[in-house]
Amino acid sequence: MARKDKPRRARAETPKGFRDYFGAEVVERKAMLDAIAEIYHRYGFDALESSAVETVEALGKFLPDVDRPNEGVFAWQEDADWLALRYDLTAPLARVYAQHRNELPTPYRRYAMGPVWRNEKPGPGRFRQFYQCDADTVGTASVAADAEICAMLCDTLKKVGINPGDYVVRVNNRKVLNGVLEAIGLEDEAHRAAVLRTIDKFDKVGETGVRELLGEGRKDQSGAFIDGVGLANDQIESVIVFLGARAKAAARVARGEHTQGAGIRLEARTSSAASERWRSDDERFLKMASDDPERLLNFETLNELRGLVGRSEVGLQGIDELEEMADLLDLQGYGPDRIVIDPSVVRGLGYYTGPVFEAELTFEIADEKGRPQRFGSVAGGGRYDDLVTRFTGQAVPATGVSIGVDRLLAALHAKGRTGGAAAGPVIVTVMDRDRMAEYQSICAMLRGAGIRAEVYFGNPKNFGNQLKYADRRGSPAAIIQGSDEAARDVVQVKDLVLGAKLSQDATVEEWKENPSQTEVPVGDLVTHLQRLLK
RNA sequence: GCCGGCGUAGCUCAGUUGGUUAGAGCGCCUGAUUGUGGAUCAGGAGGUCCCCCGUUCGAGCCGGGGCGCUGGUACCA
Repeated sequence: MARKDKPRRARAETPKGFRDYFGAEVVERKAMLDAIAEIYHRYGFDALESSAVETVEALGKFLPDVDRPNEGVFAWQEDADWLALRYDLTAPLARVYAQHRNELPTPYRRYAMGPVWRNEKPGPGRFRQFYQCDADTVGTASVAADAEICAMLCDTLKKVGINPGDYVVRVNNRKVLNGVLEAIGLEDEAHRAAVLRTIDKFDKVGETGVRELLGEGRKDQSGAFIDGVGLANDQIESVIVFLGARAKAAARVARGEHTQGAGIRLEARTSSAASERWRSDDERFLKMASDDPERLLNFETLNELRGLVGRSEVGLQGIDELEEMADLLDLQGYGPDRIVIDPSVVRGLGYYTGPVFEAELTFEIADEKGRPQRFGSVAGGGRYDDLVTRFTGQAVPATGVSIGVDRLLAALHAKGRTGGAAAGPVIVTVMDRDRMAEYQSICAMLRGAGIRAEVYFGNPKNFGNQLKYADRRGSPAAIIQGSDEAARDVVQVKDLVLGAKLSQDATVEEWKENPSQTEVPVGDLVTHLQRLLK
């Protein structure tokens, strides 16, 4: 057969889950990374750039398995070691801190940005390589550090063009979740993990969905059956009530009710430090209740939750921590319009040990087909007190945040807040091939004046193609100099933006008369263009 | 992994009850136009109809298997 004679050509395509970034996209992302870094830096965090490759052992969890060494990560074997591309920036930080802890200050505050890689099935908006921008504080257990990270996240979102009202930072605490699991008497690790995963889906599947998933299971919209956790009915009800705590508090606040005096349940608290602070603040709360009851929402939610974790020591501790965070943030002006205590926040099953949070965009976003799109969280983080311990054997508390830069960019794009057509360079056209040096000189003159410019390097035979090229590049102007103009030491400056506008309602003949073209002495070219480019 | 949808030109797709040389639009190239972007006109390049097996005189179309893509879901440090 003939086809056998034809060698198979190489396929020009990016591997699944990867993508190429062109001109404006690269510039935009860099601008966003710079903006984020500026805020991180201003908050006192130091830059850190660690290697993209780590040993699998340092990344943790994924021990080389003969059968599936690549599960989740891009890994390969080098001599006795398994190496892998980093899958986030937190695990490398733990390694760096453990390795250099004698030279680093404590607490160590660092920010990092760069691509991370995950060897997973890609989906819409999910790639196998993407950018993260992290800030972490290592070496302090203070809840103030967690609160600061949340405040900084708010400031950062504002900096990149997302204002209060366009997002919420939903905050929870793993200790509270553990407290609830304890309260419903769930000991089995696998079951506990499954319940947490289900709680995490509350937003997506709603109350009935969670009920089904905690019980017998449910059919999703594609018809696939998802196994349930198999909890008893009273256990399920407890979880549902837990998840509904915020809504219940909100309803109460809306009715103008509130728990009389925030200190009313002080006796139930376990953390003496928190109790002290709160007792002295009682008056402030009573004032808040009369002035601006909405501000009580987070605290009312916590009061609801307090009853639900019951006798669980760890649960009460988590609520105290949340209350302290909410209070710190509220006092700094980060109120419940942005900071939302939400019991359904879980953040995966990984290394988090205390406060967890994620930033979610609240504005509507439509995809190319106009369907409303779920964007999920654009940033998240929390406290991970055990991550460094793997290396040092000593407890090193740490907390931090990670911003998903690509997702954030995509959201801003879909929202139309970024991604305008990028301006192209001024194109110096080639009329006479043997005067190339002069065209280059004109170009050099423009570049010297800070104007982005280039000489046309395509085939100059057809002059129309040169303008077509300039058009495609989005050039603001084309410079034309034939022998006529050269003899008189002038150039033609063609205003391509104006020309394009005129072409829309002019006839071909009118348009071709070139009202957008002006003759300029070579000596005045820079000034003329500078005025034109404004 | 599980459930569904879809695989025909670079892209978006059409393709009749199975019938000769597989089409359109867009894009690309050449020319009308050796000093001017759009539009128009003329011409051109570009195809293993995802792969294999089967049914048939004959398969892009029917049957079986495989692969790929895609949407949802599961997992996600």
